[in-house]
Order: sequence, then structure tokens, then C-alpha cells
Amino acid sequence: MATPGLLSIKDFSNLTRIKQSTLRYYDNIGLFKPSKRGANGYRYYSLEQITTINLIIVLNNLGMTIDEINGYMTERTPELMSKVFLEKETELYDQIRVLTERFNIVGTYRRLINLGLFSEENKMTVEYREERKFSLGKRNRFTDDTYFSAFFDFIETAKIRNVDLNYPIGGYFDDIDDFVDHASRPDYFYSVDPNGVDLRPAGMHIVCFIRGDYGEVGDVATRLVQFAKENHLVFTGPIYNTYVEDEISIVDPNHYLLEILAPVRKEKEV
Amino acid sequence: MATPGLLSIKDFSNLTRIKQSTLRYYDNIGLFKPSKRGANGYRYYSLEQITTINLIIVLNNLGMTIDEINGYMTERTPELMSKVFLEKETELYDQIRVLTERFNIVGTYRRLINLGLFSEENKMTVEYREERKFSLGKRNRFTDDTYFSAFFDFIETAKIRNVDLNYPIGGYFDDIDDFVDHASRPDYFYSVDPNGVDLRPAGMHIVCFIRGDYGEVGDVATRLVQFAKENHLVFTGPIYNTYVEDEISIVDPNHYLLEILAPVRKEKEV
DNA sequence: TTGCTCCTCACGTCACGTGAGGTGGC
DNA sequence: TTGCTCCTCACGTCACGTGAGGTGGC
Repeated sequence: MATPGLLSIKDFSNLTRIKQSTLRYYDNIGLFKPSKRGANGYRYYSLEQITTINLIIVLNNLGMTIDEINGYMTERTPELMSKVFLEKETELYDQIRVLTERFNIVGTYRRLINLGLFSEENKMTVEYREERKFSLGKRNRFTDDTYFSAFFDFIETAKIRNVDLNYPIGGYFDDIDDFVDHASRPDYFYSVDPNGVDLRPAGMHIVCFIRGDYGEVGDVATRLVQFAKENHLVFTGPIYNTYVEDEISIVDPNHYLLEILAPVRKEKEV
Repeated sequence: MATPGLLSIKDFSNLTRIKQSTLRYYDNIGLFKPSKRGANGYRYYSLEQITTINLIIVLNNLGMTIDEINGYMTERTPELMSKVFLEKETELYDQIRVLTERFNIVGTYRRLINLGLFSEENKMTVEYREERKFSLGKRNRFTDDTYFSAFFDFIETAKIRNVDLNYPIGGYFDDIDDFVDHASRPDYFYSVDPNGVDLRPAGMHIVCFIRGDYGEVGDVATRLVQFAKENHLVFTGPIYNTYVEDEISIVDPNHYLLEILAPVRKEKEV
């Protein structure tokens, strides 16, 4: 400290934990200038400037731009700041919602991937599955030969129907007959959104994992029927096809991993 | 659609809701190229490219940089992505915590400002106040004439003691005697952190608002004692000085608004 | 000719961080 | 002379968005 009460840029930087480069930058743009300049151009800051820089740091920490902060440097009243802060709260709330949504998305993908990693392919088993929420799209209409025609519709109407496309996507068949009849053309597409409005109830399911591109399921539908017959099981609900490994985790489209879930109960003995 | 199954940049942009400028940018940097270029340089995208761009969008929405995404375009396995996603979840969780903290900070300032807006200055009243959390700093030692010497210590040790400096700051006196004795030199500074480890209990308080710069409280301490005497009140705890309007909402330092709280109970009748 | 779609190229953005090259006082 | 602190200036960053100026086909 050369002059009493005045701090060099180094001391002021250490005290406030603001980088020297930032202090120079704020000086250059006119946001926050040192109270004195030495003959050699050195910057000197006064103790009183701590409250000013604190204002800047707090507003900056609240996510305000330099421009906004600059505006409040000369003109701020309790009434105005109360209003501004209320708006900031709304903004922050929205940002938190977006990040929470992302958090759910990564978690959903990760859990599906792990499900695939711990499963055996092509083997049919009967397992208890907990309930899961999801979001059905509109009913599919395949207007031409391609799988895409209905898929486009799903994508295009997703926003209107509040279906979040960031989650993995699955195919839904009203019943086993539909699945046997047109296994590569689901009656609906759906998004595996854990906050969706539709519900897959808990219960026993035939579970089978198979590999292939979208819509390629081979003869799994008839094998499903066969397996049910052999094990005295009756189908009790829609068929769920969920890609637990899709383009997100697999490079080669021919190796996506599909989980097929068919809710069942035991045949009643006569 | 000139070529069957191929989409112009406009159509592809509309379908995927990705801006044309973004598609051109992704092409330029080599992240995502159209499957064909016309003789005139026009870009044409195939339907199959939707899954690829979906991968990019999803990873982008998860907050990954273009560089990270580029890395995963050629090399990704379920095992790797499961690991990466777990790390992303941690990152996102931290970001959510930061934003939640900011949300609390703006809310705290706003509520203090509103408190000031609805209060009358210089008037003493007795009011019930709910409990509030806060964070005490270390005990103050004023090594020279200035208010700053102790304040610096508070700021410098804040990080070590986990005291969040983004919240408004107040002064704390062990009892009314200390306040009368050295009203502009609190025994402690504290941060009005709603997640702090210290607690101001609920109860009746003498409340008074006065205006002035930091540490300028005039004769309010003796007036407090006088008021208590007249109203047969006994002081039962520490004195809390909170700046409800500080540099954050007031330009002129001589007009900060200070709230003084003194917990009291009625004198027992003999 | 007009309108539409598409192209390339260059520059702007936001809040700094970094590094080169140089100065001044002990 | 060496080491330290400070200075200015210029360029880089990140993921695009914007605008100028021009082309090609109906």
C-alpha cells in the first residue's frame, strides 16, 4: 500500500477474489474504474469501492449481463430492484426446470442402457416390472411403404401433444394380435418420458431383447405367442417395444437393442 | 423434394426444427454433412439422417460441447455412454444447485427490500418475528479506527467458514449493553443466508428502521433502551442489525436502510 | 421480370483469459 | 543485474446468427 487506504490491483484482487484481468476488463469497458491512477498508469482502488464491486459481483452471480448491471449502476431504487428480482426469480425457476429435465433425460438413457447391459439377447423370460410413465403420440397412419411416413407425423405432432422427443422412443401395439399382424409397424409411437401422462401398470411381463435396426423384429411376435402357449400364459394388455440401445449409444444401426414387454397372467385352470 | 427420399435444407430444417444456419454450420465444421450436394451446391438430406441429427440434438441438449459430440460420433458404446451419462448427471446436479442458490439469493434480497418498503422509519414497534437462519462470521477485532479492518477479516475468512457473501450482510451484538457501548462496531458480522447454521429464534422483538451509511446508527441504541423501559420490556437476546436496503438497491450510501431487531419479553410484575 | 430458395463469406456476439512485449522501482 | 509488479494491445473462445452480395430455376 503506497498511498494509505489505497490498494494495488493485486491486493484488491486478492481481497475480493476477482481476477486482475477481470478488473482491467471492467475498467476498459467503463463498468468499474479504479479510484486513482498512478503517474505510471498503475491502478489503485479504495476501500469504499468494495461495496460497489460487491454490487457488481452479486448481480453478475444472479446471471445478469454486463449491460444490465451497467444500467443499474446509475439508476436503482428498492421498488425497481424488487421488480427486477421477481423477474429474475421466474427466469431462474425456468432454467432450473430445464436442467432438471436434462437430468431426467440422462438418467433415463443410462437406466435403459444398463438394463440392456445386464440382459441376455433372444431369451424369453417372465419377470415382474414396476409401473412406468410414458407419453403416447397420436395413432399411427402409414401412408406409404416406409416406416418414416408415420414417424414424421409423430415427430411433427409431438410438440402440439406435449411429447418430449429428447427421451428414447418406443413402439406400442394395442394387443398381441396387432403385434403378430404388423410387428414392424406399431399402432403408436411413444416417448419414454418419466413425467408422461400415460402409464404402463406394474405386473408380470414376458420380456425379450433382440438386436436390429428400427422396425426389424424378425419372427419375435410368433415366438412370443408360442412361448405364452407353452407356459400357459394369457396376454393381458398392449405390447411395448422400447429401444434400450439406440443411436445414442450404438454406432451401427443394425445393432440397436430392443426390449419387448408383453403383460401376461397365468391361464386359469378349468 | 426433387430426388425421392431427399429433403432440401428448408424441408429438413422444418422437420427437425433445426435452423438452416445451424445445419450449414454443422456442415462447415464437419459434424453433420448432408448426404448429397446438388451440382449447384444445394444441400440434400436423407430420411435416415434424422436419427443422426437426433443424436446430435439430444447430446447438445444435455449440455455437451460440439467437440465432445464429435468424439462420440465415431466412437460410442453402451458401456461408454453409461459412464459418460453418469458424469453428466453429477455435472447437472451441481448446476442445479448453483441456480437454486441464486434463486434463494434473489428471493432473500427481494423479501428484505419489500420489508423496507412497507415499514415506517425511526418508529419503534413491538412485533412478532418468525425464526430465521443466518451465518455468523468470526468474532470481530477492530485493529484500527476503521470499520473496514474487521470487515476485511469477515470477508477473508468467509470462504473458510462457509459463509456465503452473496447474501445481504448484517451486524450482531451479544447483548444490548454491547450495542449501547459501540453501536457502529458489531461483535460479529453475519450473512443473511437462509441455509445458514445459526438461528434467530421466533418471538417478540422491538423493531426499528433507520437510514444511513454502514455503521451509522446515531442514538438508536439509547432510544431502544428508553423505549424498553417505557413499555416495561426486558431484552432477552442479541441485537440484530440487517441492511434491508444496501448498495444492491440504493445508489447513495447515506440512504441505506437498516432494520434493528431486539428480542424482548414483558417485565414480570412483582 | 419477379419471387423464391439456396449459396458463400465475413463479421458480430459475450465476458473475459492468455500471451507477447515492454516499463518502473527496489 | 534479477525479480516482481504492473501496463497495453491483440487475439482466442464458443456456437452459432445476421447480413451482404450473388446464383439458379420456375
